[in-house]
Amino acid sequence: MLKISSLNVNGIRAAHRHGFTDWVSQNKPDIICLQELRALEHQVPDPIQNMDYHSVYHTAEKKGYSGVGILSREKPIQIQKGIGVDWIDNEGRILMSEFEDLIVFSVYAPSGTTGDERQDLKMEFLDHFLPFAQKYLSGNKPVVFCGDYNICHKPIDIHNPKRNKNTSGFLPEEREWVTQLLETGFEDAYRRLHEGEEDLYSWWSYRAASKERNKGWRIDYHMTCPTLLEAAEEAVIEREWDLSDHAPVTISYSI
Amino acid sequence: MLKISSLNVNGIRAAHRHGFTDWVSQNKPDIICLQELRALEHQVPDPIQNMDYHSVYHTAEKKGYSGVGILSREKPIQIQKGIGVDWIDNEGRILMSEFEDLIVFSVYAPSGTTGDERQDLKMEFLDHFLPFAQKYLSGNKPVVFCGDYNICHKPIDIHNPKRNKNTSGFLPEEREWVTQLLETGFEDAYRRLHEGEEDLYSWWSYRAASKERNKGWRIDYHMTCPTLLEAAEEAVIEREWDLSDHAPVTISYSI
DNA sequence: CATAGTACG
DNA sequence: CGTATTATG
Repeated sequence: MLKISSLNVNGIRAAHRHGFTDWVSQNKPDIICLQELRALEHQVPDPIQNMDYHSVYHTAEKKGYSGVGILSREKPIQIQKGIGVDWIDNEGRILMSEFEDLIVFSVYAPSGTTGDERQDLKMEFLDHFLPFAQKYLSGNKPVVFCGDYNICHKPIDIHNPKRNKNTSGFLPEEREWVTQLLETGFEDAYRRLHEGEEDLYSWWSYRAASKERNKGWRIDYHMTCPTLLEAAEEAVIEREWDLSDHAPVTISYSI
Repeated sequence: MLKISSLNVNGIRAAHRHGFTDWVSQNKPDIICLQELRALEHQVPDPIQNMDYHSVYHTAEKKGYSGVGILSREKPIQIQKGIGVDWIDNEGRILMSEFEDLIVFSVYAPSGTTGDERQDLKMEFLDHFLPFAQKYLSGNKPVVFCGDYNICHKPIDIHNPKRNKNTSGFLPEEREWVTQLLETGFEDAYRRLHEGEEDLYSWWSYRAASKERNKGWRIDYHMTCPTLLEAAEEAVIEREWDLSDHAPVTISYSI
């Protein structure tokens, strides 16, 4: 059994203050994909660095901004930072760890909520990401792209689909992109294990007590190859932990 | 009996969180001279604005920076913001409230701790301040210049005079300036009521638990005319309140 | 609302 | 150490 968690920490230092190491020691995931570290590698709190995990980070050039990481009990046999597109790689958004019989990515798609310019870059990111990810589907190792895609796919994935139909994160072209990703062969593993179930979200605004009222969005995914979907046995969103504005999305795979 | 308090609040909003209105209602000063408001007038918390005091503020152009105020039970018959020197007035450092038989100033001298440039401006401020204040000594109303002068006068006023003899706030030329102010006729009323008493400070660094170890500086003064010194009956530094890194300096005058 | 950054003290 | 700012989400 291999347990993989994905979590946008909204600042690894803040998540540490909120009990990140407690969560790790109580849940013992084999692999943890982190997004939005908002720290340089040397700023990651020591107690996290001293956990019994191998850690790989791909941080942004800009201090306190973006950045992804992968923690794993096993040491990766290979890692890859970025995808060869300068502005994306400078923002620390895509990181791979390859293991003996599994490839894991931590992905942090840009937010488009701050304006048109960033929304355009978000779409550009998605356009780069799709063919990049596709290549790994035809490889001979199971692959999963875990992360914060900053997109809700379907109305069921957002608490107020009507009000948000023109909001970045639920725009038709963004939702269509997720559909394309699935049509190329990826699987939204969490949804596939919870078909039709409502009120399942992975992010809640800090404002207006959104989390306690469960007014959230499901924007964090395990996008798996078909093989891994078959191996997926249990998928949970760990809403009971308040480590950041996101909840960990954890799936156990029988490999 | 007229009770006048002087307090550097290090942010009126922060002081409010730390119990400013409790302090006011328990002590009921007639006049409160405030320094380092670090807020525009409309940002002063409502509970402070709604106290039974008249308030006058002279804020800095730069947001979140400097600024002085005077709260008084009586309504001032006249007020004066600044002293006619642009850079000083833009920084919100000197404010007057005139009453029937008293003139009160709230003064916030620049800090010189951030470097030579600001230290030079501090000395320039002091050079402007001295003749400005002097004029009021020859007037026919009692006058007091309350505030944070950012200078310790004598070794007795600082916990470690030797180590700080080259530190801004205890430099020979700054201490000499205070001596001159006193020689022109002003009185350091708090000291005059506590001659020779040691370990009396009004400011403690937030660092290194300075306050609980009483490693402080006395840099907040009531600089009074001789008439007011004679009227001064009780002078206290209210160290038991933790409203900011300074303690209120409160003197009761029998006028 | 919250986490970063930086300026200032 | 602590209170502000501003950028970002």
